[in-house]
Amino acid sequence: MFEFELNATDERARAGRLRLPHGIVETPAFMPVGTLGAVRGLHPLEVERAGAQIILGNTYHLHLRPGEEVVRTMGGLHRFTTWPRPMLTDSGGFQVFSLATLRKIAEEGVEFTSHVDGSRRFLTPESAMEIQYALGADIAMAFDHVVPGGADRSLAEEGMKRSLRWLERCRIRHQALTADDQDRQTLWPIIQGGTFDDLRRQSLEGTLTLGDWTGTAIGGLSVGEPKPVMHRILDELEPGLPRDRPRYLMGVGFPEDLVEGIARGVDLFDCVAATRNGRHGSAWTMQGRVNIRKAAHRTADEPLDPTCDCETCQRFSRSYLRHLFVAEEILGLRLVALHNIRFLIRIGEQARTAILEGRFQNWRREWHAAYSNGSETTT
RNA sequence: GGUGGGGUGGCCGAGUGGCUAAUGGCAGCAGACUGUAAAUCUGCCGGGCUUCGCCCUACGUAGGUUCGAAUCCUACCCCCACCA
Repeated sequence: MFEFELNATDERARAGRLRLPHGIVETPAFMPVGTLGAVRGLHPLEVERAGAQIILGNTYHLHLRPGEEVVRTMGGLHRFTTWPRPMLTDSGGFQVFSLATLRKIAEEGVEFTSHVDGSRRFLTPESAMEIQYALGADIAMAFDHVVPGGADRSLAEEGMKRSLRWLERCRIRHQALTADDQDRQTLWPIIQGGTFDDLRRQSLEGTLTLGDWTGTAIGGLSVGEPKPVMHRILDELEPGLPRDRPRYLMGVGFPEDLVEGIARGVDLFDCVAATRNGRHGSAWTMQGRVNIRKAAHRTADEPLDPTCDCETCQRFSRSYLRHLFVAEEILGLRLVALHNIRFLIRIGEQARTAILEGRFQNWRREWHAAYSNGSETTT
């Protein structure tokens, strides 16, 4: 279980196959985010038909609602949500960053003020493992200390070192939890270190010293730092990352980020932008970002993206989608989110095919030439 | 014909002497969103310009009172309700 087979490489880009308790994940792959046990607004069947092989859930949020005991009682996240394929739960480490105004960090763990009811919640490396084990995803993530992209060296170092210390505690607790059934869930570490190359290297070395992980995650990127910095750090880390294990770039990203991440040896991605931007009416297309609420689409009969094979583009006109948004009909949000998810998943599929056929670099060039990452210019 | 109510920026709708180019909402325009406190948030939204400011034109029409009027007065036009 948890084996990763490297099928082909093209320079640093890789095509692989990851075996998990609930199925196989062919990489590179985008993983839609379903924080609360649902990819916002979408039916599991829609997510599956969009080509998703694995989705995320969130430890902190599911701990607050409905509580891991409910999920465990209902047979675990897979049975509870009816999502039959692999799942990964994030540890709550990102909430250390995103809920900055509601938390207090100490060496023992992090105290959160619940945004749901104001109650105090304490998350530690150990409890994060216990919760994730109860949730029952295929992959559990280490509880880490994420710092902002603009963090100075001392803060970045503090977060990185604490993440390493916490990783050791995560490993011990997770090992104990899975002692009886090692095929049930695996634990992945997260590299931190902010925007500092040497801290990143230190984090990687420290992480690899602590265990023989079945996968490695890179965290703390796309949190406010400039894009070239993210590329530089990926370039810096790639040679040191275990070649025969999947690499997961957490929280990334936008279409161009996937293409560039794949080119730098990343196998897995997740990001809320697809669903969030979709709900906000912003669609990625090869022609540029489309804001579907614009009056320009009032009677536009074409799909969001004529080159897209998603269920939204196969069936609905921009005119209808715009109408749904303006009329605040929920279907609109769902359809654009679905399109965006498919847009990212398709990048993974196309990159994989290109890598397997040894023409990834060409595909990458052509993709960039064809893709406009600004707003669509109305003709 | 009578009585009462009302005519405000693309639409709806506040405002009843100066703090009003005029609250709000909608529509419109522009932007943000990257391991989800987000079906959210931000800016613009009479016209023009040298746009952290200045100049025009504005609250049905015309006149009047006043230092000053969308706000008070007069006449007229139009809309709505009820009564003849």
